[in-house]
Amino acid sequence: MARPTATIADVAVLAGVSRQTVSNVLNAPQRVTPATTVRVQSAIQKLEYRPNRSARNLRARASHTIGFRINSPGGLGDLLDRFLHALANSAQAAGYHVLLFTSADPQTEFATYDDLVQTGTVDGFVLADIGIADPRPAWFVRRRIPFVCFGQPRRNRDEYAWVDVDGGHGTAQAVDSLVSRGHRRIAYLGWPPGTGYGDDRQAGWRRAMRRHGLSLTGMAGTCPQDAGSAAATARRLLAGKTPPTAFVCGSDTFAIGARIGCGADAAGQPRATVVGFDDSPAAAFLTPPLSSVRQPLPAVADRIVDLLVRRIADPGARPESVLLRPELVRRD
Amino acid sequence: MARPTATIADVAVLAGVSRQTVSNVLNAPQRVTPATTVRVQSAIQKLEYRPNRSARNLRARASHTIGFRINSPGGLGDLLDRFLHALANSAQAAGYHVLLFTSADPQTEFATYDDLVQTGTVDGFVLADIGIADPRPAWFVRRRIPFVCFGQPRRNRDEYAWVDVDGGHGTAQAVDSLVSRGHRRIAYLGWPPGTGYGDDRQAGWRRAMRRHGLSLTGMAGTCPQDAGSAAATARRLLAGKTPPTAFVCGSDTFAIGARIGCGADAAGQPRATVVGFDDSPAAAFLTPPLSSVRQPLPAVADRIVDLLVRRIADPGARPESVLLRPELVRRD
DNA sequence: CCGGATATGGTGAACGTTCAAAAGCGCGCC
DNA sequence: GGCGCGCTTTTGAACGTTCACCATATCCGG
Repeated sequence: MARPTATIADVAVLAGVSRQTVSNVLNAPQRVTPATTVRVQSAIQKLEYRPNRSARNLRARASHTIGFRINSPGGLGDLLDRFLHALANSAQAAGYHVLLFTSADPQTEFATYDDLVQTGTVDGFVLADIGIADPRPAWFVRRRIPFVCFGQPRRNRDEYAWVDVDGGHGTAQAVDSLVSRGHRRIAYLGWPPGTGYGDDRQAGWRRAMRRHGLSLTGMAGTCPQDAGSAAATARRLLAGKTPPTAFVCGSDTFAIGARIGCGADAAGQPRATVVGFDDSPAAAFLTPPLSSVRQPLPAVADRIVDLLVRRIADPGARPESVLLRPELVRRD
Repeated sequence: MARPTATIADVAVLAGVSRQTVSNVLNAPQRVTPATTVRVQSAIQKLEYRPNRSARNLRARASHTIGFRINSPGGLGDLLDRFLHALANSAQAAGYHVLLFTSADPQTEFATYDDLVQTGTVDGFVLADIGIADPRPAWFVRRRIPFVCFGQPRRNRDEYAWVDVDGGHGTAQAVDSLVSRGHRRIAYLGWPPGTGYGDDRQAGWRRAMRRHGLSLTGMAGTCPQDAGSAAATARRLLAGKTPPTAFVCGSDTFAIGARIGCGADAAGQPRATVVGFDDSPAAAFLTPPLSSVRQPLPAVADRIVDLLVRRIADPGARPESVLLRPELVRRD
């Protein structure tokens, strides 16, 4: 209300105690008598006191802020906003905030990271879109800057802290589910080799197919991740000698393309069953709705924040990692 | 490199000047002799000095940070990540940063805004997803908290600062373009009335159709924004007496649905021309690629940051607004 | 050669918080 | 009764920066 904000000193005067006692009520309640706590709390309420974050950060030499770089067409696709939501949420629960930043060209990218740390703007970073030979993890370790990756680095993974979702487990689940519904010719539609996460998803499909004793020939299709290419690739597979009756897809974008590619029969039903990955909002809204493998983003974000906060507290500790399992959302 | 960060005092000693002079070199260069500036600059370089943001914020009583609330399935859809990228970019150029936050339930929403301001965590907010009767703008004005809306409020719009894109101009452009290519039966596919922005887009289509003397009967279709519903609605319009030969859509999601709904002829070409809105990455990748109305997000973000920074500097000033024009990206 | 304006740099304090240390106090033990 | 111990509270300082003000040097007209 544009009223001059109350400071801790104002609260102290009103409650008849010292600044430090007010501080203790907020940060170390067990050191303060219940009676005092009550008086201080009521003074806080009356003055609508809220501790100043800059002052706290200055004294504590910590920003309580996590940096996340957002670049224009990120590989996370439509997962990004849901991930950011989950991340902001988990961070807040841990007393942190998420700060967005960009870096124009790759040359300035590392300078930007450095800057944010050295100005005390952030305490650490969450790295997403980890490429197959991403230079960032090694650089961060060298600089002793706390970070956690969303997605496992593909080199020296046990030297970094990361949280990932077991994509192979998700596609394997999808295969199992399709097999239980009688499908035998189950195709995979996803990225060409080299993305890491895409390779995992394809490997999970392959593993499950082998486990069920099913043939892989003519069943694997890869293409860029867009609905048009996916539709074309699906059509190509369907034109083969033993056309698939179902598609397990690397993402919902591939899945939507597969739906388009396989077309509809006289009753308007798609000619093949499609299972997507990521459970984007679109999946539930398609007709018929799309089964999809859901990444547990809230849990992912929780673990990322947890690991990152621990690394900030003790940057020398051995980095930990977490592999979470996705869950198939059946809609049929 | 985990080296104890240099402070302004270290720089001052090395350059043989006072703290204040170093500060002046950074914040008011015209008050310092070129010779001194050089010495100070080289000391800054040698020590890799970067001013501490918390200290600066504390002294300046400003966080140089803009708050943006990210909620799970936001109405911005796949525009969100591109908007956030543009916003973070523009903010950085103005010496600000973007801070993400969430608020679980509507009850705590306003408390969260208050908290962020009173703790000095943010200096102002960017509000997106402005609903038709959104309570937030009025509340912010009452609290004298600086904010700028992305999207114009539908009530008392000249009492608030906002930046919007003229959706009606975009759909009118789309109609003009289709007419010039010989289309006469041009349908609109978008949201049911009541969203504000959706109404604008439909109104633009209607205006342009009238201007060209074209009939609107059987040409307007509205449904929830998902590919499935959009496909069904497109099919319904195509089954009418005078089926449309083209669709102008409220978003790319509607457009993808329309593409699915109108199917393909023997040559694999879609049976109707579709124009989307938002120019999401998917538009360019569809086959054939989708023409789409592109919102000038970098310009939008620039103007939002500009307006917001000005409001932060002078919260009492009369709020300004900007209406930008979108641009049709033709892909045919 | 003086008075006053201007340019440049320096000094102490302040922003609001928490840390480190010490002071006050009640209590039990020898 | 003195002493030490533990619990609660206070005190002074510090985090790193910029503001407000003052000091000194320079310059120019009269």
